[in-house]
Amino acid sequence: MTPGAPLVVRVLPDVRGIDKTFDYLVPDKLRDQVRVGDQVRIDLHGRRVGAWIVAVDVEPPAGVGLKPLARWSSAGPPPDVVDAARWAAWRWAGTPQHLLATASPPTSVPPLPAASGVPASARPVGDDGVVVARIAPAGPLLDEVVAWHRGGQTLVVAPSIALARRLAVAHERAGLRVARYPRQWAIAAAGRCDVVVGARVTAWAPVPHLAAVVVVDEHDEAHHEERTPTWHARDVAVERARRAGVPCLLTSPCPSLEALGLGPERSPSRQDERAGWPIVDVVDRGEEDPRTRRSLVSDALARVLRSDRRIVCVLNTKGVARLLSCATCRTIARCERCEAAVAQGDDGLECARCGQRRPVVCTSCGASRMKALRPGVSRLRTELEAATGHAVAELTAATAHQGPTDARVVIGTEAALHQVREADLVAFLDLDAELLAPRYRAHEQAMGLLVRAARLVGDRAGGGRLLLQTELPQHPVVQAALLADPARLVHDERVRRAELGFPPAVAMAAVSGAGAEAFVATLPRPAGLEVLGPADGRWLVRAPDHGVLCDALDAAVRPSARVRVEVDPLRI
DNA sequence: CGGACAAGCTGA
DNA sequence: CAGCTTGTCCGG
Repeated sequence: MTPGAPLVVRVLPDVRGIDKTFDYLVPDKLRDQVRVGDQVRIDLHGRRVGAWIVAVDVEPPAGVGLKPLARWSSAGPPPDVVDAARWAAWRWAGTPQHLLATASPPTSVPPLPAASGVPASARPVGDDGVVVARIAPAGPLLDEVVAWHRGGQTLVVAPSIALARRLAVAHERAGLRVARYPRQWAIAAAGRCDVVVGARVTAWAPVPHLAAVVVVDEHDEAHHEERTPTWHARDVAVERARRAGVPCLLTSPCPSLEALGLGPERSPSRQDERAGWPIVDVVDRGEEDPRTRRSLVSDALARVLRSDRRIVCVLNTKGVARLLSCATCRTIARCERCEAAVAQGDDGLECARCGQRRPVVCTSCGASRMKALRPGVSRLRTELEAATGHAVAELTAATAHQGPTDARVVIGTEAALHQVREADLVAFLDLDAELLAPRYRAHEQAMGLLVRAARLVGDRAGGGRLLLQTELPQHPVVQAALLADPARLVHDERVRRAELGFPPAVAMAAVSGAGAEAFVATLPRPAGLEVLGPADGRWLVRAPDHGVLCDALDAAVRPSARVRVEVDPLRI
């Protein structure tokens, strides 16, 4: 910058629908303060709006009168994060504003002193780049993550705040200074810590002396942002490591195919991995007496329920029942408006499709007693109370912010696995519902649930147990848990994904919303790009890789009607 | 996005 | 032709 000459910055307004940058004059008193990423207020077209500085000391276009910045509001993401946000906007078909907002401090941060200290020289590890470490659910996760620190600053991304907290404590015990993200945004940005730890958004943390990156439990879907742009913390973290030229560790008890495609896998010994899993009991419902098989409480489960162990029963069906028949005439209960099967909740029957409600009455014969063909958590609670003779607590997503329960036995949807702190045994009442779920990631998702349960009960030496009720005892997911060997899932799953054309063999995006049809119509069709659908008002765009996919999505015209573009959808 | 302004529609 | 809606353009 020339001393004395007016200083001009380029800014990106934080306004939906504006993807242009504008140039502004920097008032003299801010001259020494403006940095790329800082948040400012500008007067734009008669209104005052927020904006990020994306370039400093630019040559403004000729012939436009420049206005001064109205105000400086906060330090913001450093230049490397601003670049990463631009890349992520392309990669997940979103706006850079969205991602810059994610990367900005939660509250205003005063100007940062120029980054102090010597940038860390990343000590080369044997194999720079990405390493995927398979670590059993009760394996030495904290030690391995702490050991990954190699001077400078390490960025550690966890799937939950609870795990982030444990990682922070582990690093502190090792004598390292920890910044908890996003609360200690300013400490991370100033480089005044050795480790920056937090949940998903930590992938966007400012880390001036970045020397290593870790993504913990990379398979966990909590790393995936559900709102568009649907960025994935693993992919953002890997990209940041790549751009900084620093090593990146991805840990998981059951690495995703996506992770395994990024770098070499480091496996524990068979013996160590086995030791880090609980004992798994498989209850083969197919072998059972057809009379007891009708109930979701098998003899084996009834036996452990009578013990004094703390038990979590998992059933991914809410309410009383999802499918019912009349106890008198056996007619399946359907919605009188749209014919879909109705579910029974706490207050009568409700159609899952159109929302129509009615009391528990058979439309065919008028009887008011129903039989649960596909029982839910509420119904099972009654059954379990009968089996145990004690109160059984019911946990679902709706009970998430209530305090912990003191019931010895709880029943819930998978949300229960997040809410219970400790248990001796987790029983999956209907694992087949997960194994056979009509989603392309069903196997990985089922494995993820088993891993979560395994964490909860602890290793076999400590008495941790899983009980899996299934009619598919030979299913690869069941076998992987039983043998404590998730690696055996990988090969067949990779082949299946390639054959069926699902990620990571291809890159995919789901396009929905009122403007989806118009959007898809303007999508360029380079070789290899396919559009499937619509099915349920949603189109699937498939391409050989993200380069082809994201360039096409970027070139398509956004109509005025709403369009939701979900790149890398997990639940299709 | 939201304000400015132009073009199009309606009613007396 | 005032008064209103709808569409398009543009911001430094």
